Amino acid sequence: MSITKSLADATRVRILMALRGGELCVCQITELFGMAPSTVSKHLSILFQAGLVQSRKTDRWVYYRLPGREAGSAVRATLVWVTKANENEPQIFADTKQIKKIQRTNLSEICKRQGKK
Amino acid sequence: MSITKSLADATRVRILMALRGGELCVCQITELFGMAPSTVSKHLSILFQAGLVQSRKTDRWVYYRLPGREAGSAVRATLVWVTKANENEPQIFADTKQIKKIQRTNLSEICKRQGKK
DNA sequence: TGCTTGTTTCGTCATACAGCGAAATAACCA
DNA sequence: TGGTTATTTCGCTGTATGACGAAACAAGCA
Repeated sequence: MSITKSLADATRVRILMALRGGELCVCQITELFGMAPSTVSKHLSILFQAGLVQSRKTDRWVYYRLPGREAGSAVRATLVWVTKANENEPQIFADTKQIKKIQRTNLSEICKRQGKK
Repeated sequence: MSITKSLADATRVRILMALRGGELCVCQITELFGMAPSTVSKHLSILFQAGLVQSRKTDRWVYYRLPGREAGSAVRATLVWVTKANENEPQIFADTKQIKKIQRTNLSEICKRQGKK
């Protein structure tokens, strides 16, 4: 039942919902939530272990995304359900809006912002 | 996101799966899990608040059941998914078997057994 | 090669929560 | 009405886990 456990935390659900619009790098997600990078990284690793996200590394950035057809049926069903169950949450709407803003900003700039804290 | 949280605990998932076969009273579920009645009651109240179970009171027993068509689509989708995601778990098979045994036993007898502990 | 930078791992702390037993509540029964 | 019984509420304890900062770890860049 590791899948259900990985959905227990609201932040992790928000991450999954955020990735609907396409892959995001760790620093973008960090920016979105205003959390410490280490915290976001931890959440991502939990989702990864459950098979709910995949990742790729390019240059210095690690991008996370939702799995595609290659995912098992349990994972796919989970993602469909999570989406349905949360797509009308106000928090998710707000996130979606914020993501668009973040995506218009240069990646390096976002990451620098976090180093300063 | 109270629905996802209510699925975080394995016992609560087991309860939902147990109720597939029809309503059960609190003492039957307590018997199934070998837990304290207060613990089971707490779990049921969490599921109830999330809308994932309904209840009725008859004589001195409170019966819990899965909601029917009157449930919202979020709840229905959740139950469909939970069932699919767990129906092959060994623990669930064992529970199902045990439930049948419990249902053959007189209700009062089950409850008395717990008072003695 | 060293230096910078994005991410992850590790250690720590505070909070959340599952579990229990005891007491309170509710509803039947004598 | 008082007693019994099923369930719930309350208070408590131990464990799990989310959050952070510091340090470790890549991986480009000077």
